[in-house]
Amino acid sequence: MLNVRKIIVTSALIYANGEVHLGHVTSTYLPADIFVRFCRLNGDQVIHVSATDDFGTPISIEANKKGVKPEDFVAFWNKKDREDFADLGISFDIFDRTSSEENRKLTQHFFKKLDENGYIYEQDVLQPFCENCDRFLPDRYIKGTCPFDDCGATEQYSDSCEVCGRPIEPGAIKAPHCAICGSKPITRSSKHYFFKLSEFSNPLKNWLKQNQNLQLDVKNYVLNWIDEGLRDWDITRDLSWGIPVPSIDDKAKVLYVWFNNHLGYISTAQKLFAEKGDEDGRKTWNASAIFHFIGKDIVYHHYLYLPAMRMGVDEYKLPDYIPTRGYFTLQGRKFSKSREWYISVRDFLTKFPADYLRFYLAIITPYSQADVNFDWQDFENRINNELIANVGNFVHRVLTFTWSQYKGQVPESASLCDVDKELKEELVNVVKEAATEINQIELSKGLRRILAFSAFCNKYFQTKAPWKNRETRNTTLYLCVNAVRSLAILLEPYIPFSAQKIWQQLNLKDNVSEQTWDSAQELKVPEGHKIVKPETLFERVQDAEKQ
RNA sequence: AGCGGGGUGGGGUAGCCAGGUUUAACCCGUUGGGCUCAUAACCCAGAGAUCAGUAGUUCAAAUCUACUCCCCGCUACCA
Repeated sequence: MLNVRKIIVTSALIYANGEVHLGHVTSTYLPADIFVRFCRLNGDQVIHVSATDDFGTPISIEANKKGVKPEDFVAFWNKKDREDFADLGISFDIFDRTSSEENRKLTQHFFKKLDENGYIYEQDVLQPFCENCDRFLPDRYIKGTCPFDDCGATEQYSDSCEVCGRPIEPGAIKAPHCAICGSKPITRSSKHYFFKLSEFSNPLKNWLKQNQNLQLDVKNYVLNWIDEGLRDWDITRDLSWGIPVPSIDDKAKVLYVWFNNHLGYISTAQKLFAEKGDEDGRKTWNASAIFHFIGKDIVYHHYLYLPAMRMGVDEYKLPDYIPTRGYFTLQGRKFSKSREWYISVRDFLTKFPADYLRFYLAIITPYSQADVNFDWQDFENRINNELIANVGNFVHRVLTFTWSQYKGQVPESASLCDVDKELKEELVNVVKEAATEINQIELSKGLRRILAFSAFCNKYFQTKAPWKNRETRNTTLYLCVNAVRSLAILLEPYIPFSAQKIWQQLNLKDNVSEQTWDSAQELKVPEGHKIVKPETLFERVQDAEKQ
C-alpha cells in the first residue's frame, strides 16, 4: 500500500427546511456512503463531507412565518438531518453547515478573488418591491395566479406552478402579491452583482471534454447547454439572510445561495483537515481525487457554476467525478412533498430496518440519470428473495449447522476436492470483480456481483450436502464459515448494520468496518474458532404496501 | 417546444457506450423433480422473448445509423 489514494467525497448539501426523504438518499447520500465505506475498507485516505444548505429565500420565509430566527430554524433542521443520516448509517466524517464561519470567510474570499480577476460586474435590475413590508421581493417572495389559461391555479410561487408543474417566466405571473403581507408589489431598481459565466464557455467546454470520468449522458447534456450560450449570473439577492457581499455596506443584500453553498464542500473539508492538524487544507484538497455526488436536479450548478467559479479563482482543483443519479419516483408517480406523495427517512425507519432501504435502493439505482422507481411490492420481493432467501439463508444455514453439529467450533479442513477449489476461486474473483465495479461507481452492479457469490455459496452447500456426507462435511463447513466472513466484509458498504451482526455471530474481533477489503479473499477464520449462538439475521417483509 | 433517458419472455429489470465470448442473463410467477442443514428457505430440470416498429451499415446488431410510434424526466433569475 505504498500509494494510498487520497479521496474527498462530498454529498450534495441538503436544504435546511425539511426532513431527509428517500429521494435525497437514493440519488446522493447512499451512493456516496457505499463508495466511502468501500474506500475505507480498501485502505484509502478518504473523507465524506456534507452540510446543510442554510441560506436562501425559502428558509427566510419559513422562519419568518414560524416567528423564529433563521439561525434557529436551520439549527433545528441540521440536528434533525444529522440524526436521520446517522440512523440510516450514512457515515460522514464531518457534517457541517453553510452558515459556518469558515464558509462565510471562504465565500467572501471567492467573491473578492473573482472581483479582482475581473469576473464580477455591477448592474441595476428591476425588482419587485413591497412598500408595506419595505423590502425587495426576490424569488419566492411573490405569489400569484398561474398564467397558463388551462391551469389558472391561485397562490402559486412566481417561478413555477405546483399544480400544472410548468415553469413560469419572471413577471408572467398574474395577480402578483407579496407572500408575506399580500399587498401588491411595485417595481423598483436595485443594484446587483453579476458573475461573468459567459466568459467561461470555452474553458468549461474543454474541461468537460477532457475529463474522462464524467458520465457521457450528463456531459452531452451540459455541452448542449453551453452551445446555446451561457448567460451571466446574478449572484446577489435583496435579502438579509445570507452571506453579505464584501466591501459594500448594504445589509439587505447578500450573495445568492448557489454562490456560496457548494463552497461549503471546500470550507467543510478544510475545517476537518484543520481539526486533524492539517493546516494547509488547500494543498490537501488539490492533492486529492474529488468526488461530488449529486442528483440530476442540480446538474447545472455542479457542471457549470461550480467549475467556473473555481476556474475564476484558480486556487482549488476542479472535481474529478460528479456522479449524477436520476429522479426518484414512488409507485411510478413523481415524488412530491406538497402533494403528500413522498416518504421520509424517519417514516421508513419506524417500519423497516435501515439496511432494507439501503439494500433495495442500492440494487435498483443505476449509475446514470435514469429515474429510479420505488415500488412497495418490488421492495418486499427483493428483500425476501434476494436479501433474505439468498444471503440471509446462506449465513443462517451455515452458522446454525456449525452450532448444532460442531457445538459452534469451526471444524478442521481436509484436502480440497474440485468443488471446494472452485469455491476458493470464486472467493478471489468476487473480491476483485466487485471492487472493480465499485471503483467505477457501478454500485448496483457491485452488489449484484456479491449476491451472485452468495447464490454460488448456497449452491455449493447444496451440492456438498454436509448433512449427509459426513466424510467431507468438515471441509465444507470450514470453507462456508469463511465464506460467511467474506460476505460480511463485502456487504459492509451496502448493509453495514447487518454485516456487523454477522461479524458478531462469527465472534470475530473488532468491527467488520475495520477489516480490509482484500482480506475477504482469504480464509481467516481458523479451525477450532468458536462462534456464538446464531440468531435470525433478517425478518421477512409482510404487506409492505401501506401508506 | 428543445434536450436527455427509456420501450427486452406473464410482471419487474440487466446487457447496449467499447457489435461476435449469449444457446439473450437475473428476480418474481409458472411446470416437474430433488433435498431436508436453513426464515414454506435451498438445489436441479423445463415451458415461455423473432430484444417497440421500419429501413440501413456490417461477414456479424438487442447492441451502430436514420426515421416513426409510445412512456418518462429536465429546462439556469426554483435548493
